[in-house]
Amino acid sequence: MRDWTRYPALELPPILAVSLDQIVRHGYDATSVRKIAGELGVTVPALYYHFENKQAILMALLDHAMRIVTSHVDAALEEAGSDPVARLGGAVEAIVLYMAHHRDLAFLDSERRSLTPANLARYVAHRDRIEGLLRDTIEDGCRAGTFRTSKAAACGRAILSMCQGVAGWYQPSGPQSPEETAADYVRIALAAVEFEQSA
Amino acid sequence: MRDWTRYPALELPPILAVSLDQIVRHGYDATSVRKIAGELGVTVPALYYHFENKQAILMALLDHAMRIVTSHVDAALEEAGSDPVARLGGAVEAIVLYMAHHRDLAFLDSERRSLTPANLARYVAHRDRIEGLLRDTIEDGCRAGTFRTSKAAACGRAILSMCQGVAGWYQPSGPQSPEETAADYVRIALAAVEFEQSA
DNA sequence: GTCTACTTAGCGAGCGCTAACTAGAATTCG
DNA sequence: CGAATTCTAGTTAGCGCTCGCTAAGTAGAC
Repeated sequence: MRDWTRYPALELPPILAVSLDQIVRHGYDATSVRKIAGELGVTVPALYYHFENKQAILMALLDHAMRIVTSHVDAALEEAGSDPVARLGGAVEAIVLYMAHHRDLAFLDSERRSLTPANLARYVAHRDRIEGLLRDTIEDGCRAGTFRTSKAAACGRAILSMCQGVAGWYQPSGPQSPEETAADYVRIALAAVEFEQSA
Repeated sequence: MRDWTRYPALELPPILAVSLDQIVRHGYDATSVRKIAGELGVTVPALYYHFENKQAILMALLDHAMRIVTSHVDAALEEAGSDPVARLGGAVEAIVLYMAHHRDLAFLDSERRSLTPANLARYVAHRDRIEGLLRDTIEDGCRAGTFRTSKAAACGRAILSMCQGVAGWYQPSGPQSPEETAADYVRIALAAVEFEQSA
């Protein structure tokens, strides 16, 4: 139960671990294959044995990121059943915990404009799916009379933006735990869709 | 009155207008000085007559962006006086209208990691000031008994993230006007700080 | 005759990527 | 079982290109 609240440390192959670190620190364009190879203590062509090109490394990292976040959100929604509050709350909790635990992976989202059109389409499809899950959950809640917003889509986007922001400022050394932060955001999300809170 | 809701079209010198367009389309690192010069129909050294180097162009654009948004937020707060609801609502309205009207400038925020430490510090100071204004407004509202959140800082950051997200998805050709979007976000922001709405 | 706003020409460095080769491990086969 | 072969995971060397930037010169305005 609630396995989807757990985000164990990443276990990435060395090339991806080093690439992620460098890309987060300097950006994708400013990260050269020579630098990645150097940090690994190998030569450049060694990278090309494992990945077709530089972009394939970024794409592998983005795939990994999307697999993690979608699997957790899906699990949260499944466990929530049909209760709109549990569904929206679970989804937001899963997303915020992801942003707080995997800030580096979440940061990669801002590198999507470096993707070729084909790769970008594949990545955006994943992102759109999460946005759609939020919107559907809100719309269902409105039909059930639990929520009252008249702008489910706009609300969903606002909530998702807010959650993504966590990756930008969250500090593990700061005063708030990921769980505390997630609880705050669940409350705000429910307020955004005009759920009448009892707390 | 309410001049701060108006965001007239940008009037940038040609070099900055072209640079902004290119940076938004391809990213700062992927935008070469040759490309900028080519789009302008001049040669590369012409750019260096007007700007010390490539980063000075980015910095001029970021300065312009921060001047616009801070001046509007300041004006909104001044006009709101001391009423916490009017203050938070005005600030959020000014920010969302900025994001919707100047998506390109707002997008530049994601290029701040290309700045040298000195330039980054100057830019972040501006951003922190806006975050501080939001936080102070929320804290004042709590002391006055108008708002009830116990996490003013976290709330302020969540609201700011949400507003910044607008620049990422807003489409002028879409179904929502900037004013309608701003009104939605004001409502969500007030709900986030647990203001009891009468609507 | 000085200042503004450029031009031509080009330097040095770093970029993504590849052809060709190799040490050692794993596998196949007479 | 041992030799021959194939596969894995690299290596050395370098190609062609683009990058940010600059020294030196110049046409036209003030």
